[in-house]
Amino acid sequence: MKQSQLFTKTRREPPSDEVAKNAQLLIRAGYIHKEMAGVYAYLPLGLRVLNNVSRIIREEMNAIGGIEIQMTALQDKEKWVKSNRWDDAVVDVWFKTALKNDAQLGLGFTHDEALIDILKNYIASYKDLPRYIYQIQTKFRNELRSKSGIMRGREFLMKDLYSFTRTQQELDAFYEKVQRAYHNVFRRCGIGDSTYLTFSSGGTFSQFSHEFQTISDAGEDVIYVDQAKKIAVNKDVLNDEVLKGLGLTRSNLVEKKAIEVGNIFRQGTRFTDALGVYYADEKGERQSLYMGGYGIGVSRVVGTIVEVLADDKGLVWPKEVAPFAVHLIAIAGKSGEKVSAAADNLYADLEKAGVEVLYDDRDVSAGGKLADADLIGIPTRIVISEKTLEKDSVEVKERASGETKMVALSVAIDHFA
RNA sequence: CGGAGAGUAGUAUAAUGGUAGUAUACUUGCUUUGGGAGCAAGAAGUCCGAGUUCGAUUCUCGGCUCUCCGACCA
Repeated sequence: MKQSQLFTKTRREPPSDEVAKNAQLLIRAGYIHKEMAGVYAYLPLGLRVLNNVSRIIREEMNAIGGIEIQMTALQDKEKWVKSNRWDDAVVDVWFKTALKNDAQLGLGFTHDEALIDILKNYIASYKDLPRYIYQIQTKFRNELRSKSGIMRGREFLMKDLYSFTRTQQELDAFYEKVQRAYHNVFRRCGIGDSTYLTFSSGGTFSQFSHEFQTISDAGEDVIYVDQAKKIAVNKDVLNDEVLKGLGLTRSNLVEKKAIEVGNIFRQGTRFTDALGVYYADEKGERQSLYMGGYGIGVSRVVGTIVEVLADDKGLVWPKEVAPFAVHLIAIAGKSGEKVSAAADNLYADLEKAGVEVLYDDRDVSAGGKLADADLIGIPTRIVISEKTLEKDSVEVKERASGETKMVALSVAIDHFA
């Protein structure tokens, strides 16, 4: 894509109404637009990143047997009354609205009840189990105070997976599988090294649930990390009994601030029983259905990647989530036409070879282009200029490491394709 | 929800009870091209409502919005 056709622009100054590093950089680099507090639009570059994170999640969910659907944002009050989650005193993050006939509706903050209601029609027998169903969808939460840029929004993209199994044992086995899949997701998103499986409160469902917490000062949670064992305990549940149960000792734990990028928990039969969904076993007897819920905040992952990897020059994207693989920059100089002709050719060849390339074809000074490239954070930068053409080469620089090398024009395509 | 602060061109800021300034971005022209280039010209602004006043962007009140601290985060 030609950069002159991106309608967004970079900015030199961070906006005055953002403090969070993720929002400041994403706005300065033209990835997102703040619509209102906690509500952000994704512009061309931002959408490509968001879609890449979604794609990684899809691949990992499909690999463990997940089946994708898409539910609705509008939610029928009745189902939530049945599970006792309609009342504002119970769930205070609802956005509520109504039909013209005054029937009450909510905007989904999660979709457990909605999915169970769908499944009433499709799960009747042990032959219909197990089922692992997920979606990637916008969630709405009426936070009293949204903060931290795109990391705690009122409208945000989330992947929610739900498992339905016959027994607690089957639930436990799938729960383990999801843990491994989640580790894959975060590794591929470039935050694997700083993301820890974290023991957390199970609420009303079970003794523990697990969170995936990424170490960052931008985080709102406090966790205690055992770095050797690669696990952590949320401050909320830290006590001697818990530590003993997990085989951890206090002296090995380090206190860290962290961002909750995912969580997994076993709901058991609470919601399925409440909404009256059962299955018939081999003897035809009615049995309770075991449920698990597994979330990843997709947009929050994007924010977390920024918080963890960005440097003082701007964004730094790992290869799998970057909006483009290559940023091609032409620096015109005195022999401007010759340089831009060579750059045009290289751009066309890269596109033909299937390389995702952003071509800075703008009439902007060299310094401006280079600074913008750093800010936008595409993993590999190719500069083509009078200087490089003298050697029939291009300069290739890795954004993350700063490593630079010259690559001959004649082999440049093979190098990147 | 409790507390605190702030709303001025697209963005970031200054000033003012009486013609609102600067930078940047934008438009045009010329020059320039390896780390946010230069000159010239141009276009562009006081959140909304009420009150006080001859006159309000400025003062007062209300609203809306934004930010921060706390609480909240099923």
